[in-house]
Amino acid sequence: MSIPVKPIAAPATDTSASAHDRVYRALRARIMYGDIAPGEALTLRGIGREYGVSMTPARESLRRLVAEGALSLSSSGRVATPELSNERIEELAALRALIEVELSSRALPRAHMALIDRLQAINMTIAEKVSKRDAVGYIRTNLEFHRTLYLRAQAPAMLAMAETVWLQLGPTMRALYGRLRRTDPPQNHRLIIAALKAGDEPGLRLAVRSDVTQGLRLLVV
Amino acid sequence: MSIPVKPIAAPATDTSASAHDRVYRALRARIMYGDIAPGEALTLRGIGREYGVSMTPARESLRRLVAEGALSLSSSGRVATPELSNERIEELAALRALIEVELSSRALPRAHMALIDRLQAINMTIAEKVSKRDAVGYIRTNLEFHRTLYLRAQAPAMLAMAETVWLQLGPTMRALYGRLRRTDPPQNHRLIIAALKAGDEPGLRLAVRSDVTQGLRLLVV
DNA sequence: GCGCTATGTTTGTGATCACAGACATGCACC
DNA sequence: GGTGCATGTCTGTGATCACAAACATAGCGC
Repeated sequence: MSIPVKPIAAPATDTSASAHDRVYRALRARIMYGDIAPGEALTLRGIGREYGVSMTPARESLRRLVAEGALSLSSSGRVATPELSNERIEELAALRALIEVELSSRALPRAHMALIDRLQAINMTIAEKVSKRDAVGYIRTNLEFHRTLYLRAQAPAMLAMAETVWLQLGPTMRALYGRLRRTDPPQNHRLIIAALKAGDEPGLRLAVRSDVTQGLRLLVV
Repeated sequence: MSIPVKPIAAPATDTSASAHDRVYRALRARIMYGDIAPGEALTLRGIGREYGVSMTPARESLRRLVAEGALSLSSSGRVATPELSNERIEELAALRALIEVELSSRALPRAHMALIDRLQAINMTIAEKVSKRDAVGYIRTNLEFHRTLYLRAQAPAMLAMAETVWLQLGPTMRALYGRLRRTDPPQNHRLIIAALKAGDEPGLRLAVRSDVTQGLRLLVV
């Protein structure tokens, strides 16, 4: 009998081969974590070349990202990561507040000590990324903090909605980081953890709302 | 052999030819307005044949709808309109409440008499659809009522989010209509209009929340 | 020098094809 | 008559090709 060998090792991010899915996930991560600047253009053949696939999977992944609002499709089909207007940013921040406050509220009754420990560990990683001036790492770890909390809410549709908003804000968040000069210890995160420990729902809602809203406020000129 | 090309659906809905966009819009409308039953399967070649295009645009439109949560992609790629669990329905109803209450609240200061007249006219159409037992027409007109109000909020990202939720609930809404036996005059819609007239924000928020939540409650067994 | 055009390149779009997996049907064999 | 295997069809996936529009550039004429 032959052992089923998976030959590809290096680029295999997942066992799920499905070329377009691989490309989609890679691009999605890059966009959400601010690895691509706002206004940057993407071409089908360029993506295909970069990930070693043909135009078909590249096109599907780009179109999927456009559908989720992560990329904006200019006239004549050119796709690029969007440059958000101030009104748009305000809207997206309001959506983050609405959805994430609800998610945190639903997570509160299920938040045990293990979760809080995990959140504190993530918080230390955030502080480390900040001190290293690692923008992409900071954004990714910050979102990981939120995702870890919201996963406890057992509300996949809401979490997906929140992640869609993150995705739309991704390229803009990087620009935010540029203005965020000072080493910003995650003060609101500490408030969130304290509220979780105390089982204080109004405090939790307020802390999450502040955390979500405050950062984006810097971006609106 | 010659394949008879039959122009089934609305010919030339828009000047934007773009085959995949035509297919996408047509399918999206059918799904959102409950024209497709939950669990119904769609095939690439079937869609292509139906709209007179090849597999490529059909695939792109299906994939876009999957990305928006309108269709669920089973293992091995088969796509079908999803059968929602009760938890999922509750989540989506909560999302509707969150987003649409905010949208109505933002629309309130901009709601002039012309808008209210328009909403009342739509309301009469709804009553007519109900009396005719026209499920698809009822759902479409009901959503038109909400969309007309929310357009005034000047918040395109939020409105898009709300429409995505509608899309996900589309196939299920039709099932809802089956259980909604009685001729249901849009009582909550009247409350919404009254609150708009009075400039009563708390009342408006409550009325919208009730309208959005109430219908879906019937669906959760 | 300046403006316009012609052309060559790059882009997205859509059709077609080859392929592999899933699924069902049916036939042969026990 | 029942079980198992084979086959044939139907499915999505991905690559390739032909085509048209958009864009940039170089060249020409004035």
